[in-house]
Amino acid sequence: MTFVLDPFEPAEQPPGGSVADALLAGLNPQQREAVEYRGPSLLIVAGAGSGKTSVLTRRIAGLLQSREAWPSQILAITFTNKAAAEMRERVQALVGLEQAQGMWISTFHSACVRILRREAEQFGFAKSFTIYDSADSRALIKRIIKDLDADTFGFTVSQASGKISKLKNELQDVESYARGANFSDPNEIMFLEIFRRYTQDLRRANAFDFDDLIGQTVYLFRAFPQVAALYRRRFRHILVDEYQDTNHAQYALIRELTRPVTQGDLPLDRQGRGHLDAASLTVVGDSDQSIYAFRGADIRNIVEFERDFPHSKTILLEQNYRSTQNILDAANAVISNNFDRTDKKLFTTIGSGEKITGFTGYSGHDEAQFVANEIAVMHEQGVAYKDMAVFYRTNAQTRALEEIFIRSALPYRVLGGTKFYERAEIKDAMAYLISVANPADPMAVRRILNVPRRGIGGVTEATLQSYADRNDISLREALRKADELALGPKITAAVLGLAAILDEVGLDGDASRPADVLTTLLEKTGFIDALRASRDPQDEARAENVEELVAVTKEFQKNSSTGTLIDFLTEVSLVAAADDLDDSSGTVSLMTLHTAKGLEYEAVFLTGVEEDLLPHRMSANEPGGPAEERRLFYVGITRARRRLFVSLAMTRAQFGDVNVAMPSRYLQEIPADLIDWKQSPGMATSRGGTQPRALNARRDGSSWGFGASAAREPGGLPPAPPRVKAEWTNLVTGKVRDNGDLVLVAGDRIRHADFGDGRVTVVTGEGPKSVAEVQFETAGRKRLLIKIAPIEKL
DNA sequence: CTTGCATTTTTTTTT
DNA sequence: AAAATGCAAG
Repeated sequence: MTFVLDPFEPAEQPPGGSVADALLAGLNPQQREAVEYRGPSLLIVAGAGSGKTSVLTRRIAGLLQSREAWPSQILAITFTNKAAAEMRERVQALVGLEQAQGMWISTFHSACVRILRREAEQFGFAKSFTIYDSADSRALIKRIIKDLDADTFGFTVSQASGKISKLKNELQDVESYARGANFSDPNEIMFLEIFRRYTQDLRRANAFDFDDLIGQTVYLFRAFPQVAALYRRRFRHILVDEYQDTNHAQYALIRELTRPVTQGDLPLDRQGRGHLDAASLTVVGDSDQSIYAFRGADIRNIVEFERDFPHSKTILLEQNYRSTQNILDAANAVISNNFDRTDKKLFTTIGSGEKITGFTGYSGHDEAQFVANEIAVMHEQGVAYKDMAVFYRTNAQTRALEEIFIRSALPYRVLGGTKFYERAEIKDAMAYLISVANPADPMAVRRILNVPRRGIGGVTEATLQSYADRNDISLREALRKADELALGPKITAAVLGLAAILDEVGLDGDASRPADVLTTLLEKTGFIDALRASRDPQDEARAENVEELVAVTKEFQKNSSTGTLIDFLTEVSLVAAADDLDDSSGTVSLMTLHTAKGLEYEAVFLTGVEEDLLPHRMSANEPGGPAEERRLFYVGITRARRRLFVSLAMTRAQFGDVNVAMPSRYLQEIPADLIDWKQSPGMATSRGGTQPRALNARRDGSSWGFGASAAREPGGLPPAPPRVKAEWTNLVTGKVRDNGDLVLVAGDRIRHADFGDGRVTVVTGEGPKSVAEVQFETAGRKRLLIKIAPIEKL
């Protein structure tokens, strides 16, 4: 985590040479120019799959090889740790391990933590600050709202935390917000108070939240010009990936780093000069892939780049090296519906490839079954599981997919989703580590107070807290003074015992190493033993999870011999589960559309392409919401190399009951001749014909081959079955199969188009949502939405 | 203070 | 359907 910061290096800048031919091999003219161009600022507009990572890595390699820059003068920013790791690897492959030492290739957040850790004492934070993730800050806000009785004003935690996050992304603090506040509005006064308390509590806890990491770094640079000058001297070449997803704070950070160093700033360089030109800035992005407006990303940053940086150069990369023309045509058609964008058309020389396969399932499970079937077929044909991925809009959609995948024995893994570090028992164990590393943090101490159970409940906690407040000491210190409070003898002993354990383990201070600390803590507190002794059957798994965490700390200690406890905590806070995706695993990947950005697969399934899901219901009111959802769909489409599947369901289970789902408006934006609609069993049979699903799935197996040549003419494909299209058109206009007011009661015999004859056992729900549970003679027990199921009463 | 049961709320996406 | 919250009994 330490690095050498030498402000005098620029004076030794070697004379620039030209970029070696080897680095340019295989690049098209635009890519080549993007690698070779030299100037103050460069915008690379990189369409999906246009080889931007190659360009970026070669550009860095070129700077190093031509000796225009030392490695330590390069700062490359990516959005995920995974992207950073990949970029580092590829640069290393180009210039060698040694030449790549000293570069900063990291996320905004990691880079800022490094800077803040180094400079923390400059502005009143201890070096040992910890980082609150979103769950932590929500917990804090929840506490504050409760404390202030703000919920009676109608404040919810998510409203308040959302608003605070938004303000921080705009570099607003309590003071600046208060200046513009409307003091006649009691709601606003209350919010201001929440914001004030939150800011104050974070500072007292010696903690930053995610947004602070960026915002406080900007503040640091602005308030301490000599600190800013240090980093401006160091970083002479700044490269930012996914620039369309930067928010205002991140933009401001880049601006601060790319200011010229002026005469008055210290330190001077070796010749005693103060002045130094602004660092060169390269940004790469694609406004069509901007999908993070909800967390403050401002698309204007990229749209107005040329205005912001007046002498900048713009290079467009439009040739796509990833997908077939059919997939690109679909993507182009969809995204062209977003007005207010500079037109950009991806093209390829790969050829048209297979058509997109469409599927409408009867239910989410039916859809999942289709996905599983198709994956099995492709796997038989030689496509590796790791080359296939299933995308969805919301994490909740994984449930049906997982159920079917398990039943079908398909190897899969879920990226993102409920992460290891979000599990309660892991958070508890981490809270122990935080309590040792950062004794000022009361949230962590509060969390472990009664884990494992020691009889310290809410009353005791409040007593300790108020004692801490009265004496202006931390909660952690108050624990040590438990004997000065009128607590019961048992409880006093428990509190003092905990304080003693924390104190003892914390003796090593900065030299503490995570595995040693954790094992000692777990042993002394009996944390794992308590889980093992519990009669809750889930606690066994929890104990194993904690063991797993111990293994992670040991691994960390092995890999980084100098790594301290604080380093470990930082890494855990900043590394998301999606970052450790390991492509060698041989499993199908399941992930949200957001997680999918930047990745690519041979075959991609876009599931749940329905109204209220994509676009999501919540986005409907947001200005620019539907356009952003369209970009999300676009991102999903463009992840596919050879095969793309889009699927939806006619009914979708949500909040525990079943709702009718409509096809997404975006489906109509894909030219009809690009999609080969397969029928869902339910739909096919709703017109009378009965086709076993297995037969259906392989019906036109002729068109399944991978790498199938571009020679397959569109006319040679089986015509899209008109029946299906008619059905689909019906769906678009809002009609689904409708049994009218068909009423069923327990005991009725029915015939289902797929499942055959059966007897109704139970009917639940009212009106159009009533559901019949049916025991079929051959197909087993099923739950059917009476209004639209392909059934008739016998 | 803990446990067990009933009631309510939740689901957008993430560094 | 699952998780979080609230409440009463022990």
